[in-house]
Amino acid sequence: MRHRAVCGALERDEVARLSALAHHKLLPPGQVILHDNAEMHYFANIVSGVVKLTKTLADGRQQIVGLQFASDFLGRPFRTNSPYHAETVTDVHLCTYDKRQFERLVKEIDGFEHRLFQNTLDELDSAREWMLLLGRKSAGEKVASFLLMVARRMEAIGCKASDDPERPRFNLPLSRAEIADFLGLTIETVSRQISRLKVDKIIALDGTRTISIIDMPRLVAAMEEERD
Amino acid sequence: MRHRAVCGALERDEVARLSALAHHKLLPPGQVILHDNAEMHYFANIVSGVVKLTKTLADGRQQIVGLQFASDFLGRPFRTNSPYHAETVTDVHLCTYDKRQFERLVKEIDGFEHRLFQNTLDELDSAREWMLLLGRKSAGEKVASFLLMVARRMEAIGCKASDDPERPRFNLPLSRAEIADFLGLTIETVSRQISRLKVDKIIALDGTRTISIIDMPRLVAAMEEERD
DNA sequence: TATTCACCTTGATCCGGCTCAAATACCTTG
DNA sequence: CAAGGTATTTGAGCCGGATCAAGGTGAATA
Repeated sequence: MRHRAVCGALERDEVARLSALAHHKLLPPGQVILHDNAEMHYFANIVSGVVKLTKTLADGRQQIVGLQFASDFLGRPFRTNSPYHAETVTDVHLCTYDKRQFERLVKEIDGFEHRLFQNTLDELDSAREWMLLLGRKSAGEKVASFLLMVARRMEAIGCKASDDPERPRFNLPLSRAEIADFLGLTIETVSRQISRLKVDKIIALDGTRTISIIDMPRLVAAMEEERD
Repeated sequence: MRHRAVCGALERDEVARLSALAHHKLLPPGQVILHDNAEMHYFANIVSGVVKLTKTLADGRQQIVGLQFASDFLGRPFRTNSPYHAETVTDVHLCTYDKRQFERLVKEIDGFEHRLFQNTLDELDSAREWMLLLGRKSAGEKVASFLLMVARRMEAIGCKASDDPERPRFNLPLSRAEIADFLGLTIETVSRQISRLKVDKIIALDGTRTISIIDMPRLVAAMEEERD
């Protein structure tokens, strides 16, 4: 796990220095980690669970602008304020670091800032990938893309509930409302699209949150439907 | 100008070392700077002009995922491939640096990578701002937000065609088709929304590319219309 | 086991933005 | 200045996804 996290680039004794700063936090779902526009006081690594980053318009319309999974880094080095709201989606295990102490360490440990930088470039890439989805994909394509992204991330962190690589099975961490906020859709449209994938036998549902991908090739194709 | 660019954090002699690497390029509109997925061979600072970063689906649907203006930095340090397509929108004056030489300098000059990192955080912030727009704003709100963003950026780099701060006037660098690709709309919808702003006397057009903002408060309000 | 409440699904209808089509404005180039 | 091509505007009609309105489902509590 550590090799995926920001501390992956560190030497053994440097990891120890970082660990000395760490405080562990266990949070239930729906807990606010960072308020929009508020000052940040600590950084964190996600040890387990899912965190959503959201932005909201004055009239309440909301958009999820980032989803963070285990091993992801939370916080903006050398910035004081957060331009978004961060909130736990599931039970979350955080490993937090005092802002100042962490930033001092970043300056002292060679290559640490480099690692954080590369991490931010990855986030930028996925944000841009998501812009293409939000601006140009249909509801069906959005939902297919979302399911596949979650499947991949859950698999990457070893949360799959099945060992058959052909038939991935996992728990959706997000509610329908959260999926809608992520995809720029409404709850009803998300629900209808998921139902359609089920009727088409591309996925199967067990309850409302457990998803099995039955026909991976067709799900991949559904991410980008050719229109006549 | 330099204080806005990535070299803003450098000492005088360091700027000199950087300048020694620089090659200047003048490009006409519509010139490809980076191919999607292709290897990058140089970095660049935009001295003047506008560059668009785009992503395209297999069937041709396109989304602009970034707009870069004068003083912006182009390229992804320590990454070999570009996840997007970069193309000039206007005449562009670039100041380019060989990739390897530049990366060596980044390692040697203290604080240089830090500056690039902060720059990337800014890009990430605006990408997320744009996700909110793409996912949750109406066509009218999108166009108003776009005009205001361009007005601010053109003003920041001193390209305003008017000296009255109450009535900014500038040349739109993008065609209607490009605006549509940026906002996740069609050409026709963009045109209709601009016409509506004109009829409502919020903006005035001179020809098709020159825009005057007549009623700034109402334009700002139009970025986020309260719906009863 | 019954009750409740939050979440999800499904149906009917509506509307904003897309599509298709045509007219008009703008910019070249001769 | 005329001609032609490209970019933009405008109009008419349609459709995908939103909205409004019931139902259904399932986990927690009593």
